[in-house]
Parts: sequence; C-alpha cells; structure tokens
Amino acid sequence: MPTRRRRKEARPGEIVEAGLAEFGARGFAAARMEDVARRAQVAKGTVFLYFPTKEALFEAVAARATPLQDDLLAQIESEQGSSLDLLRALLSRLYAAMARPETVALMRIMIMEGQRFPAILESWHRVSVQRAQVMLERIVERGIAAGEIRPGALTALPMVLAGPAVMAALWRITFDPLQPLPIEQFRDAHLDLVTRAFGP
Amino acid sequence: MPTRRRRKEARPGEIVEAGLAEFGARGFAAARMEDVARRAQVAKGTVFLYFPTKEALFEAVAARATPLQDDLLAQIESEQGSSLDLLRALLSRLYAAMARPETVALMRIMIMEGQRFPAILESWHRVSVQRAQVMLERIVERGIAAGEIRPGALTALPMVLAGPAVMAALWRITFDPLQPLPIEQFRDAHLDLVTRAFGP
DNA sequence: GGATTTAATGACTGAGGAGTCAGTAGTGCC
DNA sequence: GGCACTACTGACTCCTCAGTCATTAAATCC
Repeated sequence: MPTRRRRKEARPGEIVEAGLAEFGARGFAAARMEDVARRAQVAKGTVFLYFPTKEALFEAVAARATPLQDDLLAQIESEQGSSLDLLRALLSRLYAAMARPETVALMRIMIMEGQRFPAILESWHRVSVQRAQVMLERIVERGIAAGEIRPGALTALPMVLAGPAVMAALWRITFDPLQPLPIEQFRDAHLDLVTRAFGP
Repeated sequence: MPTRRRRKEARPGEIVEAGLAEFGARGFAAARMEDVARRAQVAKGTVFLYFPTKEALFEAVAARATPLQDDLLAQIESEQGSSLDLLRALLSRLYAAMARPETVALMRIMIMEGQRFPAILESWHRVSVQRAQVMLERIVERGIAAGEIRPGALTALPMVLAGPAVMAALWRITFDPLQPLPIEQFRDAHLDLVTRAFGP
C-alpha cells in the first residue's frame, strides 16, 4: 500500500466527491462514513478533520447543485431566433445537464433526502427549476406576442413542456438497468412533440 | 390507554399500512421499527411476530404496487374512439392514480430503495410502466394506421407522451411544499399539448 | 541531521436501533 | 370459576456506526 501523503488542499474536494457517490448510491442514513473515507483514499478520522459531522459533509455535497446556465435568457430577451428554436435550445440543454453523472447523483439525493433536508430542495428549486421555468415562460410569451404560438391551457403552464426531460432523468435513476432509455432518440421524440405542438 | 386486544387477522394489514407510511416518509434505513409499531398501535415485538425482519416487512410493503388497470386495452384493440380520445383517457387515468397518497408513497419508496431492492423496480415496471407503454404504443399505431397521426421521431417512442404526468408525480414528492402544483390545470395543459401535437 | 509542526491514522467509546424472549393477559372451553 | 392456549408486550442483548483522540509520520525550518 502507498505511503500516506499530506494534501490539505486536495482533501476536502476529494471527500465531497466521495460523499456524492456514497450518498447518491445509498442515501443519507444508509451511507457509511468509513465507505466515504475509503472511496476518498483516506482514513475515517481524516474525514472528520475536514467535516465535523456526517450532516456537515452531506450539506457540502448537496451544495454542489450547479446552476442551470441562464445565458439563454439574454438571447430570449432579445429577438434572436424563433420560439421553436429557443425551446429546442433550452430542452437540449436540459438533456445535456441530465447526462452528467453528477447531476444524476444530485437528483437522487434531492429526491431521497429532500424531506429531511428541505434546504436541498429549496436551493435546487431556486437555482435550476425556477430558472428553467422563467425561461420557458418568456419563450412562450414571446411566441404568443409574435403570433407564432396560439394561447391555451398549455401556454398558461409552460413547465409542462419540460415534462419528458424530467421523465428521462427519473428513468435513468430507476428503470434504466431494466430497460435502458435511448437518450438521443428520447430527446428527438421530445423535440418532435414540441415541434408538432407549436409548428406550422 | 385502551386495553390490548387479540386481533390476529387484522394485524398484518395494519402493520403493512404503517410500514408504507414510515418507509415512504423516511426510507428503509432511516425508518424505525418502533415507529412502525406505534403507528400500527402495537408493541415492537408484535411486528416481529408477523414479519421476521425489517426487510421482510419492507418487501410486504413494496408488494403493494397496484397494477394500472388495463381495461382500456380492450377498448384500444377494438375501434372505439379516436386516438386522441383514447390518449386523453389513458393520461387522465395516470393523473388519477397519481393523486392517490398510496401511489405517492410507493413511488417515493421505489425511487429511494430501488437500487438496494431491485425486485421493487422490476415489479413496478412489469405491473405499471410496461402496461402504460404498451397502451401508448397501440394507440399511436392505430392512429397512424387510421391516418389520424403522422409518423415521426415522436411516434417511434410514444412513452415521451407520458412525460409531463411523470413530472407531476415527481413534483408532488419534491417541490410541492415550495411551489404547489395545480394538478387539474397541469393535466389540462398536458392534454392540450397532446391535442396540439396530434389534433387537426 | 535534529527539532518542530501538524496532517493523517485507526483502535476505541457511546448511542441507537434491530431482533429476542420470559412474562402477561385476552379468549375459549370444560 | 378454573384451565389451556396463544396473541401480545417491552425490557434486554448485541451489533453497527458516528464521532474521538492518543499516536504516527510527512513536511518544513534551522
């Protein structure tokens, strides 16, 4: 076995990484700090050197939620592209985010532990969900104003348009081993649905 | 406090009911057998009289997955109703199932513990997911044959059509306390989406 | 090379919870 | 009423795991 090294700077990141994997796989209660330590290639005590409690580590892991890039928002506010093009761009971005294993693990954690740690839900909601909602609403508003989209029950609640992407994400953390989801094909079908609904 | 009663027949059902609530709220690892017992109005030892281990109780709870009624299938196979009508009927049924608290709890359990107990995923997949998929496929096939639906990327993967319903179900077990989902409005928006996509 | 600092270790402690079982009491039979 | 049977109870045992801390050794300074 390799000799131990002192790497004060690198440890916290590596431990959080290991925590993400363990909490994501087992949930907060079932995850064992010793397993986190082993995965981070460190002794159990070392984990507690950087994070005072299991809960503190968990919070650091949960804080990993990366914000959905909202640079599309500027593009939406200006007049570039048709509503359909913007919608396609936004949805493609959702699928790309979803493909990252880190996003999958974080989503699992959010669903599993959201009730016990509401702060996770709140930050994910603020940082990802609400942004996506706002963008969808703007796109649909603009489409209606431009006469590209006919108003109706759907345009009153544009978040419905993201539904299939959410389903795909959930599928990946549940039934994928049983029936793998063809992700590109799924995304294309989703875009086709939106195109049929809003196209000419 | 009331005197204890001997009710050999009623206990198992009551204990499973209590288990559903506890496992659904906390997950397998964090749920405490003593809490299950209290909820079932019984002493801890009594639970072990009927279920030898925590895991055995969990399996009994998970086996509660109620099949999606597939009486629609017959209607689909015959020629009653337009594709759009059948689609609307199927989706409405999904939303109705989703509104039942038992379904919500079971879905939480499936997502939280599916990795540790793959049998849950398998039974839910066989009993609900696959049936819904088959029905969607049949409806779309029939619609194409009847010239009501134009084939494309969407019709190659009709499960995408259920996406928003899945999103609604997931929303209920996550963000609902933060931003309650107007469920009827959501269903109407979903039906509107499908109607726009497949309507005239 | 020796002294000093501190990152890292892992055997240990205490708490909590699954599972046990000797004892209690509800129920039915004579 | 007394007896037999067994559903039910809850204090107890044992084990797992979060968190501790005395000890070890890597790095740095002189």
